[in-house]
Amino acid sequence: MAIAQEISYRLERLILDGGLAPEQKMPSERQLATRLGVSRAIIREALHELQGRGVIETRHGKGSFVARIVPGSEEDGEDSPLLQMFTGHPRTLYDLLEVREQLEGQAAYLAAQRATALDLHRITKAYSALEQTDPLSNARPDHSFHQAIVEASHNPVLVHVLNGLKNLMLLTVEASVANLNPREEMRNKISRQHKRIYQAVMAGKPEAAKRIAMTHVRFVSDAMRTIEQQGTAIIRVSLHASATSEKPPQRV
Amino acid sequence: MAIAQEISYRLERLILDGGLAPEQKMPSERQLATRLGVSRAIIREALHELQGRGVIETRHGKGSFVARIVPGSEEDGEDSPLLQMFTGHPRTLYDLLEVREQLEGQAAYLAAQRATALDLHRITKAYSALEQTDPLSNARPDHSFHQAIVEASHNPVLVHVLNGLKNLMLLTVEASVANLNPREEMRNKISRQHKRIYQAVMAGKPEAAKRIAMTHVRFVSDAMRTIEQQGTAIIRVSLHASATSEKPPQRV
DNA sequence: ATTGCCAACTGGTCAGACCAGTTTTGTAAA
DNA sequence: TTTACAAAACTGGTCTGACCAGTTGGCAAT
Repeated sequence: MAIAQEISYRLERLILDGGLAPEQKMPSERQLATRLGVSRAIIREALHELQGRGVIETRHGKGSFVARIVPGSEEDGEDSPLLQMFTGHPRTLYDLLEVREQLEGQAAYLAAQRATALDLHRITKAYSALEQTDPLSNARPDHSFHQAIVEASHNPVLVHVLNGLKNLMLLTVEASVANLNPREEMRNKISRQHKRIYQAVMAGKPEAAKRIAMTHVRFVSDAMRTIEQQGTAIIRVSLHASATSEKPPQRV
Repeated sequence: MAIAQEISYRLERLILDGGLAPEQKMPSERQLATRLGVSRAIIREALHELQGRGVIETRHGKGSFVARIVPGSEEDGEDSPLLQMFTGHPRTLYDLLEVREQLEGQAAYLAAQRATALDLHRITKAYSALEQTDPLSNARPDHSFHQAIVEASHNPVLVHVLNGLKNLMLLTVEASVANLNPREEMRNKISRQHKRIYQAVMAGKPEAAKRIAMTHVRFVSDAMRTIEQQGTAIIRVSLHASATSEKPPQRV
């Protein structure tokens, strides 16, 4: 195979496998040329190939950067039907949590197994940010923490899927934060779960990480359900008041 | 804009506007450089960009040619970056299977729990269609069967997510069917797994359905891996021959 | 007419130079 | 000491001309 293709392939693989994360700056062309033992022209041809595929973006005088995956998906554009469904049918919240339970469990498992030093650093950063934020308005940090773990899974499909659900997830996180965190017992429990997830991932314990992450999501889901049934929901961030959310068909 | 981008843009427009037809040979790099008044290096960078986008193909000693599959068709749209990644990096296959294992497990669980009479009827129909189809070309029925179960989960988020991965899934199913089904033991095992999933869902046994579904996907994944390592893959439906697919970062 | 080789294409790679933005930094001025 | 600004030291962008490596076609020797 042509060297240029070989290089572009290797670089892409490097990105996929997590050597380089989205938004991250790539080595300069001259560095790459030296390190990979080829001419700069080749490096440039390889980079243009990746550019054509939307894998990287290049800025004159600054460098090349890994593009955030799934560039086209443009915000709410994609899941807007789901978003609508969500605001119309509170049940969608639990539907999402059902899915999240699986995916986040898997993400935590893989992260504990595959996280690089850089990943661990990012996760740590996200975690401490989460801890230091006002518990009543830390939806964003909360989401960032989970996202950092997902990215550390080094599974592009997983990243893609959860990214597609991002807006929806943010809504549910907001809902749970707004409703759960004001209650001290809830807040403490959730905080402890975050801590244990963090520790398991850092310690490289896949099974534990998965179990705890799933328990966490399940706990949030159950807690929300309980609150809703009690009619004591505090804030409904797009979570309709409609007390009795419909249930899916249930056969006995 | 950079000249290279400019050139690649102009060339692509030329192709799209019909100046160059599919299969047609493009002018040589040296000709383009002269005619467009830029250096050959620039031409090469522009061509690599088009190559990355799949607009042209280049053959050493022969020239560059307009790719057949090009324009307008807009095709499957959403997951095409992932699709590209998949065709280029076999590892993505396993990434997808990792995700599928979780999602299909959950789908089977919910289906067993929530399926209505109509759902059961649909699943039964899909299942018998799968059984009666030639095992060597039943990728479509196979996928339909799984999809019927997903829809019976009555979880719109789950349906949405798996629908977004539809094209990718079809590819993996094709790959597994093509590679696994010709082997009798494999074929029988898979067939038995399908049967047990079917029975568990019909019998309304969520835990069993989930367990079997997950086992099923895991089995396919492991079998594919084995075959790949043995280098005995038969058909590679976009599955690169490259024997040893790279592994994600692994710590320990 | 057939064979075989060479010349003239094609793309692939390299080296080194210089231009053009961006960031860092060190020094001179306040 | 602090601030301002210009030079240096990055970064990517372009050019040149050379040489290597497949492909093809024609011409010469058989």
